[in-house]
Formats: sequence, structure tokens, C-alpha cells
Amino acid sequence: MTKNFNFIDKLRKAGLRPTKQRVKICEILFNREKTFHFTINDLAKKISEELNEKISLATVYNTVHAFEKKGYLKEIAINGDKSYFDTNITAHHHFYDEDTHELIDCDQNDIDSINIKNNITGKKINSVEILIKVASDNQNQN
Amino acid sequence: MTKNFNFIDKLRKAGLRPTKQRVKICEILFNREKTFHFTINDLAKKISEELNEKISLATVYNTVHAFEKKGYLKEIAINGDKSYFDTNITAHHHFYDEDTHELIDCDQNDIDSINIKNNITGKKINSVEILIKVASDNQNQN
DNA sequence: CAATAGTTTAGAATAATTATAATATATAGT
DNA sequence: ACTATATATTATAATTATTCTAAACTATTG
Ligand SMILES: [Mn+2]
Ligand SMILES: [Mn+2]
Ligand SMILES: [Zn+2]
Ligand SMILES: [Zn+2]
Repeated sequence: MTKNFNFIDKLRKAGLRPTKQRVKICEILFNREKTFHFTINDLAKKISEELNEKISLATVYNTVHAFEKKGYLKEIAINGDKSYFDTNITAHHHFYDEDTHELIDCDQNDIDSINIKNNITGKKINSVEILIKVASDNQNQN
Repeated sequence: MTKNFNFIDKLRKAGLRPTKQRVKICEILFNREKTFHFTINDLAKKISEELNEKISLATVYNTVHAFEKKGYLKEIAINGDKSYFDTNITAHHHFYDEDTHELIDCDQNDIDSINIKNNITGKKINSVEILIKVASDNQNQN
């Protein structure tokens, strides 16, 4: 309850109208201890599980993209299939479990900072991210 | 001409039948000095430009995936929209130009090797890749 | 409260990719 | 070389992720 006022405030500060749907999605995304990595489908499923009311899929897309634009969420590319989003908006690296298709945050202390000795001329670096793909050790050796 | 025999051989060695379409795609992909980064659409366009005959889009998809499975191509994830492929199959990092949507190989000497101090328990690391997103320096400062 | 601008929604539209099933081709065995 | 078999190609349909549309709804401002 108190939390909801926080979300309404948060949305207002970002210039987003605190609609019922946006506040609900905030609750699902940000009322948690740990980072949440999800696809739009994951989120839509969670909404229909945890909520009595439905939110239109278009609204889920719109809201997630609105949050991304305002810096509440980050988009992570894993494959060409679908987009992952991340409630951890700091610069950080990921493990991607190819068995479970899960994204896991990499502890920043576990990787030394990356030094790029030569950038493309006339361009500015916007982000530097590592993706570590892992899989079960006992695999069928083709 | 001599090149084609190489491609036929290359395909045979990988257990792929050297069909007309596969050899043609080999020519387009591998008869070049520099790494080629492309989307299926890029490749399909090149095929229809450089060839007199058409190759069905399904065959382009099938062939690219067959080559990927055999290790002739690598898939690179940039965003959730579409897949990029890479004729440079060695482990390497990329710049992604957000203005032109171009992928550029990063010289291995320009980045020190990455040391991951803690892996996920019970999992084996399959790949470690950096994606450096760059954009024009003189941008609209929102 | 009324006006307005912004939001939600169902459903249509697009775009990337994959599946289907008929036809064609490559290859191994004769 | 001819035939049988497995595999590949193709046009087209189907699927999936995402975005668009336009009408109904709602938050904010005065
Ligand atoms: Mn997006
Ligand atoms: Mn693929
Ligand atoms: Zn993360
Ligand atoms: Zn490359």
C-alpha cells in the first residue's frame, strides 16, 4: 500500500501518468529483492497469475517500453528470437544458461573492468557488455 | 572456378551435400577478404543482386543454419529483432554501430583477455563475448 | 465537473522465422 | 550409366514476436 504511493511518485517524476496498469506492473517488477530478468511473455504470464484483472498484451509492451525509455528497465539481447528485460539498470554483465534460457547477473567483482584500446573513429561508446553462455557440463558430445 | 571445387570439398567434408544453392551461397559468403556480418535479409538481397537465378528464402534460412551447425558461420545477438551471422567463426568481440546497424569485428589485441573469477556451479562456459555499442558523437542530448 | 491530452484495448497488420508437403536432386549401389 | 534412396529445394502456409489502429477510457488541469 505504502509501496504503491512510491510507484505513483516514481511514475510521476518520470513524466508517466500513474495509470492502474502501470502501477500494477511496477508492483510486479520492482517489489522484489533480486534482479528480475524477463521476456514480455514471462511478464504477461506473471500478470495473469498474480492479478485478478487482465492487462492487454499491447499495454504490457507499451508499458515495458515506456519504462525502458525512462531508464527503469534495460533491454538485453541474447538471441534473435525475443527481447529480455532487466530490472538491474546498472552496467553489468550476464551469464546465459543455454539449458534453462535463464539470464543471471554476473557479480561485477568477478570480472575486471574492460579496457578498449581502440574505438571506432568518430563514435562514442554507449555500452560495453559481456555475455557468458553456459550449459550443463555433461552434454552429448556430438 | 577452382574456388568452387574448394567449396564442394568443404561441404562434402562437413557431410553436407554440395547442392547448387549451397555452393552459390558459399561463394557469396566465403569468397572475400574481410569478415562478412549479415542478416538473412542482407544475404538474400546479395543473392538476388549477384546471381541470375533466385534461391528460395526458406533455402537461405536452411542453408545458413546448416552452415552454422557445421561451424562455418556464427550467430551474433544484437537485439531481439533479427539475427546477425558472422563468417568469422573465431571467438571475438564486436562493435555495434547503433547509427548504421553495422557489426564490426574488434581486434583481439585491443581488449585484454577476460578472466571470470566465478562461474555458475555445475555449468561449463561455452562462450564469452563482448558487445560494444557505439554511436555518433554529436547526438541530440535528450 | 468539463475539456483535453494521454492511455488502454481488442484486434488487425507486419516482420522474422519455421513447418509442410510436393517436387527435384545428389549419391550409393548396381 | 541407371535406379533406388536419402536428402534438399521450393512455394506456400503457419507461427511467433512485435507494432499499429482507432475507438473507448481515464488522469490531469482549470
Ligand atoms: Mn525495444
Ligand atoms: Mn538460429
Ligand atoms: Zn541483469
Ligand atoms: Zn565478427
